[in-house]
Amino acid sequence: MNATIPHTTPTPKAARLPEELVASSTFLLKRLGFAAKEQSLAAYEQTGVHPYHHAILIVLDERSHETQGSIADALGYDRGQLVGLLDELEEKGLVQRRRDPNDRRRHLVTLTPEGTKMLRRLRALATEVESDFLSPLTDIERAQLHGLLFRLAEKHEPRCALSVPPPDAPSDAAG
Amino acid sequence: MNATIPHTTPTPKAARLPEELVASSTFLLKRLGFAAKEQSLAAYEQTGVHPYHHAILIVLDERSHETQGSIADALGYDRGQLVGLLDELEEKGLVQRRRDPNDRRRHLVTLTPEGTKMLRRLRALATEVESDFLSPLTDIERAQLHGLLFRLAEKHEPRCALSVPPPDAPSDAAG
DNA sequence: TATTGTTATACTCTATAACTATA
DNA sequence: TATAGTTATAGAGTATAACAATA
Repeated sequence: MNATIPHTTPTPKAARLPEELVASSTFLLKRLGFAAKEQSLAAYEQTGVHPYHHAILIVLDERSHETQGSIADALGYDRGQLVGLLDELEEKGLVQRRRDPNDRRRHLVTLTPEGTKMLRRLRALATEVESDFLSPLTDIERAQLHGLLFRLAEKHEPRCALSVPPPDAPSDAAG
Repeated sequence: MNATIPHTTPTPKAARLPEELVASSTFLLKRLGFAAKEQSLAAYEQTGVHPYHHAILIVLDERSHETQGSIADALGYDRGQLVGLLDELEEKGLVQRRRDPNDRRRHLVTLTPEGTKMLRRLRALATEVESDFLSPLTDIERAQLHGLLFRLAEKHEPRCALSVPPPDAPSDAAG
C-alpha cells in the first residue's frame, strides 16, 4: 500500500456527503424516509408481519367490515397488492373475509381476536421504533417536526388531510 | 347502483388515512420521502439523467479526480451500481474516466465542461423542486424543518454529519 | 492475499392488465 | 356495461457475489 509516508490525509477518512446535498430538505427527507423504512422492517421481522399489514389492521380497528377496495383506497395501496397482504393476514388468523350479502362481489373484512392481540403488540413496537428514531429530539422538537411534516403531507399526501374544510369556513383555519 | 336513496354517506367519500398513522412522524417521513422521490424523478425526466447522476456530478464538482470507490462511499452507493451510472454519464459526455497512473487498478473520474454545464441546469431544477415541495411552509419554518431533519440525519445517516467532533470535546455537545 | 473496478445473477417491489363473478 | 376481487406477467430497482486486473 505504498506505506512509507501516511500521506497526511487532509480529506477525512469517513466519506461525507456533499454539503450541497445535506443542505437540501428534500434530500434529507428521502434519506430519512428510507432509514425509517429500514428500521421499521428490521423491527417488524420478529413479528412475522410487515408494516403494510400493520396499517391494514389499524384501518380495520378504526372501522371494521371495510371492503377491500375501501382499505386499499384509505392506505393508497394497489388493489392487486392488497389481495396478497390479506391472504397472509388470513393465513395467520388475524383477519377474516366474508362476502357482503348485499353485494356478492364484495368482501367484508374484519379483525379477529387474534388480530386485535397482534395489533396491540404492533402498536407497542411502532411506538418503540418511533421513539428511538426521534431520540435526538426533545419532546417540543418532536411536536414541531410533526407539525411541519403534517403541513407538507397535507399537500403531498392528501389522504393525510384530517378534515375537509367546510365550504363556508376560511380554508386557512384548517392548516 | 341501487340509487333510490343516496345513503347519506356519513363516511367521507375521499378515503382518509387512519389518524393513528398520520400521528406518526416516521410514517409521515416514509410517505414524504417517497413523494419527494417521485417528484424529483418526474422533474428530472426532462434532463435525461437521474437524481443519482446529479449527486455524482456534485461530488465531482466539489473534489474532482475522485476514484470510483470514494464516490460510492461518499454517496452510500453500491460500487457495482456506480459502474453503470458512470457508464451513462460518460456516454453523455458529462464525465471522463482515466486510469490512475500511480495505481492502475483505480479510475480517476473528472467532470467535463459539458458536465459542468449540465450541473448548472440540474442545480436550478433541484432548487425549483425543493422550493415547490416546501411551498406550504414559510422561510422560517423551512429553516426549522431543515434543522430538525439534519439532527435526525446525523444519527440515521452518519454521512450527513458535517464535522467529526474533536476527540477532547464532550460527545454530548455534538447532539 | 487484498483491493479496484466490472459483470452476472437473483431477488424484491411494483405496475399493468387480463380474467371471474357479480351487479 | 361496469365494478370487486383475483391472478399472472413483466419491468424496474437493488443486493449479492463471482471475476479480472493490479497491488
